[in-house]
Amino acid sequence: METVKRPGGRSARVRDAVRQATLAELAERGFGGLTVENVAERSGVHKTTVYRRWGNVEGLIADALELAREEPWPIPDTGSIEGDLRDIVRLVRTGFDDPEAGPVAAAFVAAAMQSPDAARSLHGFLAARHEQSAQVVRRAVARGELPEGVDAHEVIRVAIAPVYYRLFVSHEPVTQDDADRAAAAALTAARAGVL
Amino acid sequence: METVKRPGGRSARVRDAVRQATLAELAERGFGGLTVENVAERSGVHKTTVYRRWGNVEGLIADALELAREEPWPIPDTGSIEGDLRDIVRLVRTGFDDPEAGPVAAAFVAAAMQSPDAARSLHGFLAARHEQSAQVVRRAVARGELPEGVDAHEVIRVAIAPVYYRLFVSHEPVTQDDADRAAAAALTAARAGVL
DNA sequence: ATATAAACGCAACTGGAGTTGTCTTTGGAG
DNA sequence: CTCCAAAGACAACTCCAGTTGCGTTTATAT
Repeated sequence: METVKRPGGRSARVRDAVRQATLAELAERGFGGLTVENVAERSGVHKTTVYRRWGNVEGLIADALELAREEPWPIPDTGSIEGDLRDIVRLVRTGFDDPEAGPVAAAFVAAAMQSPDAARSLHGFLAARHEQSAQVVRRAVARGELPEGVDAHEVIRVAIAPVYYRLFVSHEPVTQDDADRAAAAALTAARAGVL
Repeated sequence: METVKRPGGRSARVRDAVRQATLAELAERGFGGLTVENVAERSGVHKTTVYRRWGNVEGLIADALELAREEPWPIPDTGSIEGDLRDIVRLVRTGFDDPEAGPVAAAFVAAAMQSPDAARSLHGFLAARHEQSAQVVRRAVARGELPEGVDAHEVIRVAIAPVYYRLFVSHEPVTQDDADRAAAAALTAARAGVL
């Protein structure tokens, strides 16, 4: 007999409540202020239960990231690689700028810096995002806008990296112009066959 | 009378001991494992003293960053902007790869994500580094290798950003080829007048 | 409908980070 | 040399994140 668990009852409700509470706490206090105890209280689930199922703060983060991974990501299709790339980088910028989703996204990045588990989760999450975004580059190659051998993932990386750098490393403000410039730089390099 | 404090005595020794201990702890346990208590014990300074002078872990980080800021940074001068840029990006990569200095540097980045104080310190630190690195670009302009209106700081940023992105956001391995490619992409964009 | 094992709730406990009041040391001015 | 204010050492305390043992609920298989 296959002891397949089908979580449709109490466990599922607990899981959802904790996930929601984690996201809410993350939005309010950021990663540094995330506590198992606070998540437990907010979710209405007893803290020992949270400790047993999620272990610690890192577990909560990893689980929340898995949830976020399933949300669809609007890939732009403006007709030109120039517009598509620009929109992707803008989307990254505004995503972190958003007063609601921004802190949560930033918390994920912060968490990944201190927890190998969270780092793996974020890596997987971004790999999925990159794979979707890379499609934009492949379309451009098909249209003849970019040379054949271009590394789609690398183009995306080079385009968005300066935005992340300003946000999380140098801690400078990021304008839309900054985002557009980064997209343009990546595009130029891609066209020249450097990427 | 100018009540100028000249810290050449006990206070200075305490300060140095704490700074050293902070760096050592950071190297061993990273930012997440940094504790005022551990720093106090390792330095031989009583923990109440550390708490009163540095306040908390963030204060220790900010102070250590100020110390690191004074260390000189070897600006390459290969004769061409291509070589200079490449060496700068390689230097960033190897800096975080170094088993001794790497964890400390990574800890600074992690700390800046959770503490506005540390963020300011890191911002200042990197601003100084960037200003030095930008010289390489200005030399290139003087030699006619790059167009006049190029934004020196932006060239540096675009060049090193992909390395930081891989290290601290997507958590992918970073090869020397990756570093060289990022430098080449930034250079191409700069030559084309995009940066 | 009922049995049962997993999941959850609960209260009490543990340990360590951070705080406070007070005493002691020390560097430097006169 | 003497004095004294600033800085440090010390011990005792508080508080909260995380743990443990055990009783209770509940989803699911039969």
